[in-house]
Amino acid sequence: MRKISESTVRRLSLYLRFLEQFDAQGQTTISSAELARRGGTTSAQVRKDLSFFGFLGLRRTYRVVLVGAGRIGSALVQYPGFRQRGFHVAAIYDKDPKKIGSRWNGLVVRDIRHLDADLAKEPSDIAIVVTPAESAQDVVDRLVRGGVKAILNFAPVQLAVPDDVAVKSVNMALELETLSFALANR
Amino acid sequence: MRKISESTVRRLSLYLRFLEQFDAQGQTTISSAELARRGGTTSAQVRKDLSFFGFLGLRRTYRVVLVGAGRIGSALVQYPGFRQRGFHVAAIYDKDPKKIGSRWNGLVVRDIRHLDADLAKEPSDIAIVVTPAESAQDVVDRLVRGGVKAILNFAPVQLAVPDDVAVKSVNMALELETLSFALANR
DNA sequence: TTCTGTGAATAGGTTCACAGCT
DNA sequence: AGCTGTGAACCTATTCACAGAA
Repeated sequence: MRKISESTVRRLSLYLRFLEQFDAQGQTTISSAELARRGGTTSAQVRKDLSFFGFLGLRRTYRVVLVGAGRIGSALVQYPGFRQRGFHVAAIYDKDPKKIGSRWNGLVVRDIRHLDADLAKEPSDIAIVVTPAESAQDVVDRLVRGGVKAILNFAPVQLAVPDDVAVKSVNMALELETLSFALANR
Repeated sequence: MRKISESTVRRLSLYLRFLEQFDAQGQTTISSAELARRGGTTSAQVRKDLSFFGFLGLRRTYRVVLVGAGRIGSALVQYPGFRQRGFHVAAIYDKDPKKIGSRWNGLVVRDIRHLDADLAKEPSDIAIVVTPAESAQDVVDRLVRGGVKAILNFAPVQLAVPDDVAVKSVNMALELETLSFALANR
């Protein structure tokens, strides 16, 4: 299949959201120029992006497991955007005995020791890793062995995974640093 | 000055962190190949990146104001990475009377109504916006009027700002969607 | 006429490859 | 020898511009 760049996929996701909004308002057509305005890009870009559009693989629901019941994890679980976009947090794991067994948004936090067995029983496509840096690689190794194919990583480390596993790292401090660079050089 | 791409800035920030780690271990030299290994890139890329290096404008501290005392905001304030990298959260604002006055990591949540006056008294370079989508643009307009030059935005909207203000939007659902695309197309 | 789809041109980022330094 | 710095080549993404459709 035709290769689509990540930036294109991002924008397509955005367009899709806008289309849903317009649709909800009963609007049945929309110009590339209007989509461009909403998405902060150009109409040529929108048309080009759309020309790549084969299948986005969106519109299904994904089981997501969350490892690390800390603050960021908490924010993520409660974030309504996930649900709306078809991401269903199916389980939460932690290794802290104080957290294990507590209830989070209807889910009971499970002992990380059960991770491998749980994945064997109920596979997940996607995992979100919100552990401290030290434990992230170990957790990721286990997730990969358990069949997880896509990982959203919040731990500030470079993760090693096989080629057929997709990893996306989010690092708040890095985001701020690129911003502060913009600040210093204007 | 020479233009540096955002991806280069990101990587430079990463290298800097690695250098600090090596330095802390008493190591005084490091090869581009080793930096590349740690950063998940190539030695040629490292050397090229470093060749752009004039001044990153890092190594100073920035005052950061946070608007929106919700879950993500909470996670961010507590995140030690910020402090370590020189980002000092100086004030938190919210408009919910239930949150105003509560103490967060040593800071009292202030009424958003004070934002303009506070910025006039104590300017900030950077703001983090963690409000609901509806109020984000309004908040951003006020921040811009107050002199903020860089905004890290977590609200899922496209923000309009003048050219001399840098905005970086982080959208968790979008991250997951790009991941799920990788999942669907392999 | 306005809007779309798309090849061609341009700009930008990454990799190569090699001369020079330690 | 091994490592660095950098121009040149390459590859990818964005923008242009225009023919054709609505």
